[in-house]
Amino acid sequence: MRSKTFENLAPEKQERVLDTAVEEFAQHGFHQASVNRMVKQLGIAKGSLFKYFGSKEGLFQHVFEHAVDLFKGPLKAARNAEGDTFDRLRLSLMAGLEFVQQHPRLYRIYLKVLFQENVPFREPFLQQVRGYSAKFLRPLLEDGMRRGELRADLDLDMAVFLIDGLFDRLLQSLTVPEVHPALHGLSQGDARQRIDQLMDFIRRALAANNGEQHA
Amino acid sequence: MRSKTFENLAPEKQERVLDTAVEEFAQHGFHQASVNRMVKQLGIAKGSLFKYFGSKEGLFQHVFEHAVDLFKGPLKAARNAEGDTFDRLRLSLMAGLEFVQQHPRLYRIYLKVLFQENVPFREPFLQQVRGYSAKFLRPLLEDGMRRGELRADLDLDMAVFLIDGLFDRLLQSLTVPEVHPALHGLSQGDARQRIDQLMDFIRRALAANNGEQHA
DNA sequence: TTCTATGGTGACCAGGTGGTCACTCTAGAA
DNA sequence: TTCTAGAGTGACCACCTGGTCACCATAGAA
Repeated sequence: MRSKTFENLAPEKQERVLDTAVEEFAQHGFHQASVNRMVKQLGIAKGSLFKYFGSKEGLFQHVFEHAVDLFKGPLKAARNAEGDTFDRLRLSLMAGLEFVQQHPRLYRIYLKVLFQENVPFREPFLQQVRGYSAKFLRPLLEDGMRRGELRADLDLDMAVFLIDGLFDRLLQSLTVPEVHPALHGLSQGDARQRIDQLMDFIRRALAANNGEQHA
Repeated sequence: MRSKTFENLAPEKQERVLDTAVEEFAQHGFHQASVNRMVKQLGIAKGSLFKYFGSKEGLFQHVFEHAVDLFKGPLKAARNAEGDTFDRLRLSLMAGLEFVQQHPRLYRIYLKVLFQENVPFREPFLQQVRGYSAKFLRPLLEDGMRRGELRADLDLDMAVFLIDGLFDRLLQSLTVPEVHPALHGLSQGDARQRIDQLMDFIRRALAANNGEQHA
């Protein structure tokens, strides 16, 4: 529980606390993160942090709510975009790219939570983040089928799996060097080129007319 | 360092120790795994375990070497397979599926290591496992291009990324419920159907003739 | 019957953990 | 000039961690 005390703090102090917590959780995950280390880094007493958030879990929850808030923004912009299905898919991937580039630490926290059991708030946290494919990707693809831009025999579950998986994997590769070393640390321009190549794959796999309308 | 003492033990005891360690590391990852818990589960004294492996790291290394050994087997079988490029890709995915179904805990350890920094032996461990795409996938695709089964304008890096990513993601979905809930806990038959659908996607995206030779 | 080599033991250690709480300090109200 | 509300403090707590080591048990050699 975030107490009133924390909200009364000067905004810049709130930010400093949040920033330090994000850094610590991104580096070490929930269990290995150390409250002592954070407090030392911040130069405040341990008691203060516990007055603010009640517990380590409370602090983590605050970080998590902050992350979900930041994540909602780019998503809305992509949802209302114009263009055909593939243009809109591309835009949503670009939105993901931008989020990961601006908040790499939050994305790293997400990945750690995903593959680590016993993390508090894991289920609700993942459910909210994954609302992405449920509330956004799927309707977009359904719409694409209605418009005849996608193959009529497409299995929707698998199409969602394909796109969601490839998008996530691309962002992972850009964030975690070991996932796919060749794709790590690309420049802005190179990253865009990779996105174009990826969209070309997806078009060939899903489009109604073998994806050759762009020749 | 695994000491001579451990190798002198009765094989069934060695197996029991290994099995317990695999379970603990799969559930909790390296840092959260507890030597005390393992020792309690095994019903032996803590000192014994340290006589065998010297340290928690030593025990982890033993588990890791065991995992790499098991992983090498199915890979060799897939490498020498007959058929066209897509048949061989399919076989290698089937090999991966079989490995994950027989050793889900080892795959969970791999995923935890991949997304957790500060784990001992992380780099050499991942390097060995990822030799998969370097030494197997890439030559297979190069061969496919020489044979003219793949589009001539294909970017090899991206093709490797695509296949590696989709294969890994499918196995992840089958292992970790939260990755893609719709694909978790499938029966043997359903899993094969998903593999066929996935291969269809890949064929459409990569094949020289728009992947329609199977009509 | 000694001696020795080897597996097995668990109380003990230093150090880190999340969490507590009686206390101080200070700005502003009365 | 008092009084008070609330931010800030850090020594302290119980607990858990990986790791140690003096000691014990026993099988087989001498």
